[in-house]
Amino acid sequence: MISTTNQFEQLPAEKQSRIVDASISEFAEKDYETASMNKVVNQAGISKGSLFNYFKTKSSLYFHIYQLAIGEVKAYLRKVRDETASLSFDVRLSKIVDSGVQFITEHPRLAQIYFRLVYSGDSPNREKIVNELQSMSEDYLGNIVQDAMDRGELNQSLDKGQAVFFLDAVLNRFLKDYHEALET
Amino acid sequence: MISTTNQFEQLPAEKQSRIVDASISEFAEKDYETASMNKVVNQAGISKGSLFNYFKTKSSLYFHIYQLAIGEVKAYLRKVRDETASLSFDVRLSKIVDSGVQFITEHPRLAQIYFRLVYSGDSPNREKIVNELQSMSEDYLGNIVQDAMDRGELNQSLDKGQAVFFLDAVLNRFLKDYHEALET
DNA sequence: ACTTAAATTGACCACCCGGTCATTATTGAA
DNA sequence: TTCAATAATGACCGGGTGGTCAATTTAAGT
Repeated sequence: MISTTNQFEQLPAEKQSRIVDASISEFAEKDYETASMNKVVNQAGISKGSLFNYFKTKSSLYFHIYQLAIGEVKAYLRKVRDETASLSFDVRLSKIVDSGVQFITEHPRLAQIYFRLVYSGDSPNREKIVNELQSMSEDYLGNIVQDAMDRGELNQSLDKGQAVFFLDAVLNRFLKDYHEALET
Repeated sequence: MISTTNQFEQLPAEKQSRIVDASISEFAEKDYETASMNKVVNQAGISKGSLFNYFKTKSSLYFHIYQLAIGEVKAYLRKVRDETASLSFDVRLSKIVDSGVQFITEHPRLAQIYFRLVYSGDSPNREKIVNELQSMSEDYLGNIVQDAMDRGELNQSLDKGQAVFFLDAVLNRFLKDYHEALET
């Protein structure tokens, strides 16, 4: 039996969270290429060798942090979708916006990493990740729109794809502007 | 009399354009921090010392290129605005989209620099530049919408600011998606 | 042809990067 | 207490960065 357990996950929780926190700060502040493993180890208070034992490469550390950020975003989205399932389309939309604002306010660094990934250029596997996020977002908004059409709140002849595109564009732009205003 | 003429602008046109071309390629391919002055000089076929004579710093070279890109974008926008001044709101909008598509197709590297600047993080003076671009865009779309309201094509009670925000969000998203699809 | 001024060059600087690995410190079992 | 296994360390590596400047090439004036 070969144990696939990650060295990093065996670490005391406090040490883990110091490393995660330092990594989040660094990847939020600089984009992937510019982010520095040296700064991460200094801020986390561990040695460089240790960090490279826990994560073989910079990109694998980034992957870990990215998964964490996306997981958190997904949790917020799932929550608001389920909690508003019985409400009207308009109210659902506004609750989704509220939830986005709340996420950005509570996790500005994760939001930064998310926006950097989506809108900027150089993270590893960016294309794959962005496609995944895009189809996730289309699914999500598509379901909300479909629900409203099924309930007769939206015209049956509505072009769903187009509606989702518009919603997605406006929503993302609004949240991005909000996030940028926060950082100033 | 002190001459304020730039050394760079005194250069033979062919040499200038080699440098500009190499710089555009580099700043399109990598973001500001990651772009390399060494690569620029190699691709342009000049020495490092020369480039730093023409532009004292990396950021001043970037500023020159950025101005060039923005100038080109503005020219396209002005042209389509003036040429469609007498047409209906719908047609104007679609011509603006066409013009955007055309610009991206004809100048993909400049478009890349533009999107990188607007959506990504680390160019010098980014905040100032982005604010400037934003208010320029608001002005531009604001005028188009106002024209349509004056002519009675759009409801007088329309919230102009909101309309412009929506238009801007959808337009930019569409063009960004188009540009990204082109690069693949 | 000679001299002087201006333009061009590339070796060099200090600094930073991601990643490695021999050495040291820590742990736990006997 | 001893010893083996494991974890942590940081000096070190090759390579890249923006920027500088003494030395050289080129151009111009007489």
